[in-house]
Amino acid sequence: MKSSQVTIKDIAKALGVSPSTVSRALKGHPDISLETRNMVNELATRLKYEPNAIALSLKQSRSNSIGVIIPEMVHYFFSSVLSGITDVAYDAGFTVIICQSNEKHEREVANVKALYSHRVDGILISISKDSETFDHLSYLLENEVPLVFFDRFAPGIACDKVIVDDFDAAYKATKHLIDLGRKRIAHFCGAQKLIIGRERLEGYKKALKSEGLPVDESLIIHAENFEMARVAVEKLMELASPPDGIFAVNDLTAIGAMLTLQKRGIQIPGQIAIVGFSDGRFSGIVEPNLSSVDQHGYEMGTAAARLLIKRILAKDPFYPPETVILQSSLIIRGSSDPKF
Amino acid sequence: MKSSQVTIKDIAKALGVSPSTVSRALKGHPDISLETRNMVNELATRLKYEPNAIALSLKQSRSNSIGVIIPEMVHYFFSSVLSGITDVAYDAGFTVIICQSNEKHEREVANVKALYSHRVDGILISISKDSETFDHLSYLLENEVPLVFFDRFAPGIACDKVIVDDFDAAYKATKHLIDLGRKRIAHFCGAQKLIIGRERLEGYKKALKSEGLPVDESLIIHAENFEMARVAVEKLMELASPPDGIFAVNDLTAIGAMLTLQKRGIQIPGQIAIVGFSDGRFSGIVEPNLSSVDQHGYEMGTAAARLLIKRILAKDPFYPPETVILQSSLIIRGSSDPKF
DNA sequence: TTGAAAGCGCTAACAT
DNA sequence: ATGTTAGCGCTTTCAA
Repeated sequence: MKSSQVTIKDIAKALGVSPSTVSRALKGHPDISLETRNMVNELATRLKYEPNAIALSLKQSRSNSIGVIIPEMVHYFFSSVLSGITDVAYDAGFTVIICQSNEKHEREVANVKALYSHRVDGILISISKDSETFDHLSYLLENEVPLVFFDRFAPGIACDKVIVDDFDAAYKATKHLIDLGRKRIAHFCGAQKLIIGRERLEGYKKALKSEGLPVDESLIIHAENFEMARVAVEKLMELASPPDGIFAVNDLTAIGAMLTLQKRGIQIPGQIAIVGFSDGRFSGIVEPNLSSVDQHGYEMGTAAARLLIKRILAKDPFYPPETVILQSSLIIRGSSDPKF
Repeated sequence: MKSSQVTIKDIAKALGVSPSTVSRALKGHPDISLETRNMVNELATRLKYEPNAIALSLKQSRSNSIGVIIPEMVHYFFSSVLSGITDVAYDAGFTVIICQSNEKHEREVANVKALYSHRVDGILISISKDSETFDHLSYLLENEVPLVFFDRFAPGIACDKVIVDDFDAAYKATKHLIDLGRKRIAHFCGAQKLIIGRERLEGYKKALKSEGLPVDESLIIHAENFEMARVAVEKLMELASPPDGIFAVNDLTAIGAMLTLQKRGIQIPGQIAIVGFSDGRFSGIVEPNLSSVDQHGYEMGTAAARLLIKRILAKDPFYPPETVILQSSLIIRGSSDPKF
């Protein structure tokens, strides 16, 4: 960084006026004569003056930046959310500082500190899988830093959130399999530490119960990635009566199951129907195409960013927390319904 | 944001010492007596004092933050790069400000301005597809803002870069198909505006030529996404003598081609062998698995961030530009080689 | 219509 | 061992 970037002072000196005049001229203050205003603006563009946002932030105790803490960017869902956030922030003139917790609580805490130190105007966060205490978040609220959760939230922290109705989504997915005549539906579930993992499991159970089917614990297996899915499938197929449907907690798991089953010569959806969850990108890539719950990541990002910016800009930012519940949509394709 | 966050002044006042003493105590300056140091540190933790990074930045004309401009986050490759950047930055104590150009030149220019305004200590950029002029980047260099390109770079701008040897990668991929006995190899190429698009095409041509095969322009089709691939396949299959191999500029294109061909009942790799490029995540998801060039996105991110931080921290940051060329690796799977 | 001065939070000469 | 002062770049009262 050049030691001497162009400052207001430079312009003032060059023009023989005071810094305050330049400042005012630059922002079109009506008091300044048209003549000086033009003079200043001309020189500013000629010198390629760019305001120092840091100085501004210090002065106004507002950084015009927001922080985002995300578990892992390398997931289609999270990167879509990020994309939505970034676009909304850009339009509103906010800069986005991004931190990746890598699913580590410790790192999440460090991220919060860093963002706080940088005096971001607010923070968007999806908590890491191994976070169990949330003092770092309470701290933010105590210091009146607006906080918005997206997707994964911390119980007991009262602030804005944007979530998917996971319970309903899981219910819909399972109900869909039941409607197709499936009787023994397995669920590959996610980490039960996370609310979303629990909600999806509950939605699954609810669908079974309300349709008069038994909940068989041997059909519920923790499997949240490609490899775990392979293992889980092996386990399921050893059962006396294997399943005729699988609802998986995410698409990669669903696809892992699908490929493993196909290798064993099992017909999809003929013998086993499969529904996945969330990773829009994969659906069209397997044959038959994967039925899946679309989580609308980009919309989640835009909604979360809007919620945050609304609060940041509010004259009185202490209105009660808002929750936006995004409805997910079940996209039916060939992996569950032979008609597709 | 609470109007009154704890400042050094607050601590000083409470303890009846001067702000400078507190400042020094906080950073373990040897001059300060152990007693005061303890006193200060205790109160600081009790009050949960966090330094104001903004004030620090202004003072030191160093923000300890770096900017990243990326075309689209919602790509596995770019999100991996971002992940690598973020991890390295975190370890080095830098904060990462991310901007998405959405492949728009105009927005890229705005992003550069915003980052410059925020006085980031350096910028990592992969230029947008429709950027043709690069004044905004020269401006940065004139103002001595360290700049590092990753993946896509601007011709004529002399600064650090990290790139994949695309020419070599394309050569290897095409050569692999030739080694398998393929004679009519098609190329689904990317935008020729981008250097990487051209390099890949050239690598393809080079392999053909050096193996004594003709370059048939009717086998070279611009197709860089799923949909374009479908269309391109239709076109190819209408040819009097259709291809027996396809090298695609990215995995989605390769998979689009593969699925379309399979729907037509064409054997992969029996009748047509396919090799993709770059999107690690998809390879294992189609049957047969896709042969592909692994671009090592995460490593690109870490390399780029290291290059930038090295320059930022250098006592004399004006050493000649460095270029890191990452070797890509061809991962051979079933879509090209029946042995897999 | 413009200028002078103070201050945002922090640090680092330069006193003492 | 600690305090005083000035200043990073900018805005904004207050004064002229």
